[in-house]
Amino acid sequence: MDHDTASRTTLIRSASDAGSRVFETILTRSPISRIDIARQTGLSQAAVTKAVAPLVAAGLVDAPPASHRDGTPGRPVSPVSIVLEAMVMIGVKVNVDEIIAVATDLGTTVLASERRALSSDDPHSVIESITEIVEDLRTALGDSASAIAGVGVAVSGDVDSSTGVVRESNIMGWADVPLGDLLQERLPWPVTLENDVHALTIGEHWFGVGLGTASFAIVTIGRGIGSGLHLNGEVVSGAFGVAGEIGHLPLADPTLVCPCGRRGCVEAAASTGAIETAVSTALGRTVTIDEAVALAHAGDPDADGAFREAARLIGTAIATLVNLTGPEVVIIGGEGVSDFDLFEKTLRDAFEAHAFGAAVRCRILTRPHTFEDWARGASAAAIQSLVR
Amino acid sequence: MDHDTASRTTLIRSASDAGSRVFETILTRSPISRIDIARQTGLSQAAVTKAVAPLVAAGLVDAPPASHRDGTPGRPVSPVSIVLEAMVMIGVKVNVDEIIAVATDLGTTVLASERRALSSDDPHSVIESITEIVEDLRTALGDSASAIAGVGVAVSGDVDSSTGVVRESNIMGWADVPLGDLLQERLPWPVTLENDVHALTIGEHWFGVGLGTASFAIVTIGRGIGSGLHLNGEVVSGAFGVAGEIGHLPLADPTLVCPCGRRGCVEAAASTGAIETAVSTALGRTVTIDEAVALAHAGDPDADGAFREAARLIGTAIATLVNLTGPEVVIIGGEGVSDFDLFEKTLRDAFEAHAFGAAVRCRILTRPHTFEDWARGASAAAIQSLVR
DNA sequence: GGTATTTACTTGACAGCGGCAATTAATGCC
DNA sequence: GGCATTAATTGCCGCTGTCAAGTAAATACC
Repeated sequence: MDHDTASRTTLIRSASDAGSRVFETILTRSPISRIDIARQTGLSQAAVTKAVAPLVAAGLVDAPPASHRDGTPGRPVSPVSIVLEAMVMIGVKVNVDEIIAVATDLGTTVLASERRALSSDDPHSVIESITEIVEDLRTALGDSASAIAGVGVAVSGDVDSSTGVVRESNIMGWADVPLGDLLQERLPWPVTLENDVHALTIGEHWFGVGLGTASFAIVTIGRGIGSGLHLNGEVVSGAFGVAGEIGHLPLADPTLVCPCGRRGCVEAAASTGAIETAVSTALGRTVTIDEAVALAHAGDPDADGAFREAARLIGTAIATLVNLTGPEVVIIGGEGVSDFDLFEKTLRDAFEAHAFGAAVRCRILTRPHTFEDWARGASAAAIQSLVR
Repeated sequence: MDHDTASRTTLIRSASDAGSRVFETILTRSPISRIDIARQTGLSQAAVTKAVAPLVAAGLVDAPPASHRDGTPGRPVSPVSIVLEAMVMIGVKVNVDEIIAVATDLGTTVLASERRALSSDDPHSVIESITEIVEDLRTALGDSASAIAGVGVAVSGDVDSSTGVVRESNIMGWADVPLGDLLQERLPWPVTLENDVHALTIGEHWFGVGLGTASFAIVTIGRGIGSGLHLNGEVVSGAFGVAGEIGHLPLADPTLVCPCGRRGCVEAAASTGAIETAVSTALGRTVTIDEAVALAHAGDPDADGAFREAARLIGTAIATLVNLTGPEVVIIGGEGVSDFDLFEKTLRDAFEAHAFGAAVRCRILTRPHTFEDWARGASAAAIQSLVR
């Protein structure tokens, strides 16, 4: 970090409660007038003016002279905006066999991106790879590398973001790995460790569809089926690190055994792997998910049936989630959503059949997520940990 | 309210953030030393001393001279306690055919209790009955009636506690009834309106088993099956007023039609009514729930099977709830729990079969609730609205 | 074209809150 | 009776955010 970036970081970190709320509002809502910030945060206009001043001085916020004249009487508003390029954040998504890393600005727009295969899932080897990929990004960024202000790392599993410990990750085969601390020793910027779905949730809450909602959920469909939950403005993490396990709700046929060992899990019938298996069994040959999609589009009854069943289960699972926690919006994301046309109708029907009362008013939106989007989520998590 | 009660109310209401947190801690944890209050709240000892002083002066808190000598060196702690009788709260639970009201102290210990049949579910008639039953309680209280500081009312359905409007209550047949305001016109004390399960949740959180937990759920079994959810220290209300509808999770046989019109709801197979129906059908005669309990205890296979199925469903539903939201504790309450021996084993087995990973560590406790306990919950809600 | 009106933002005085550090209080131990 | 130890209190002080008044920049009206 060069001098500017360091002083900006300390400014944000040492900000008062009101100060960080103001910064958060500008970050997620800019351009926004001071009076709107006051309304949003419940602070007085005076407090906003005072909180904005040091942010402008530090170059984090831009306060252009008023220009917008809309014919209404009164002094025109002069909205302030976040200076997107004031800081660069790095987001890293760790998969079993691959690492994806992005460098983003403060709006999580990707500035540079790198991928790197993982030869081993040993923590030290992963740390080595992360260090290297971050170095690659630094080179790719050139001059703006000096603006790097933090690194966010997203890992699937039970992650304690406050201590930076991966308590358990089945996919990686890890238990109680202090990944945050280990990485912090190797990197000169503050490291934030988060569960991958939580990170994606944070990203959507601050920079995506979830913006402005007090409560929303994000359901990811892919190799696994998971969900992240934001209620009352906070992430739900679960007392024992387990929450949002929508893929392991027992809604499917109880004779189906899930890879997790339990019976009747949604994931056992609706993950891409489960669809592959179902179609392969029906056709008597090995079918990949892409083939299954093609077959279903071509009208093959077995493939169509498998997708229908998956959609029905996911719709029912979402209804379950909504009946219990009542979010405003559910975002369906993840890699599996690219074939959402195969899902949509059945999914919505199943949801509506089981959503209770006013819960049907919950909006269900889709947003396909690439692996790069997961890394952007990690970057968003790093931004959030900087502000909070 | 006499002068003392009024001034105590204003003292609590006008307290600073730290002040009300200190009062809350004394209320729920007394007797407690000042130093422990500081640790609990994260405040400095000095701040605690300053916050406690006016509470003692107002007679809300008792600060007896230190007496406890335990052989350890150092000045002995002199714990402070809430003066339970400093205020009297009234809690009212509205059922379809009956109203139950209690007067409690600040620890929700019942001081007086009244019941009254409801002749009509018309809101005005209900308000009339509540006014009368409160008047009865006032008479029953005698001198301590002057300490009444608030009234809490618990109604089943979608209740907006911030505005005091019953947005929808199927059981009562109400929609958009401003019950809070209407009652406030008739009663000289602040009126708090809450959803009944939420009220019970608040009661357990402050004065019951949920004390000290950051997140917990309460599942009530009876005529209906519902649940209240506390996550990150706050009640989950649902964006559209729907949350905790565990009775309407689609986990049961899809051929079963629930009274709500949906298929496969837990409630359609596990509520007391559903058990009555199942046993009656199997035996070819009308059986009440009490008879069904007796039959099951006597070893009747049909009755036993009905309870087993109900227990299996409720256990699965709780696993669903826990997999999604990860509470520390689940309390099973409500009237139906008195026969919990018929449920327990099967319920726990079903829970453990479907709880994901560390979620099995979630404790499941039972607490039978009488109708009076629901009214106590309303009283707890009134206490909480006073403090917050 | 000036004056009034309207709305957005700024400034400075001020009060309250809560932390810090020193002080007082109450005990056990030698 | 000192000394160590822990609890509670007190005064000081800085920080925060509100209030109320003032300034800025536009339109509306005569």
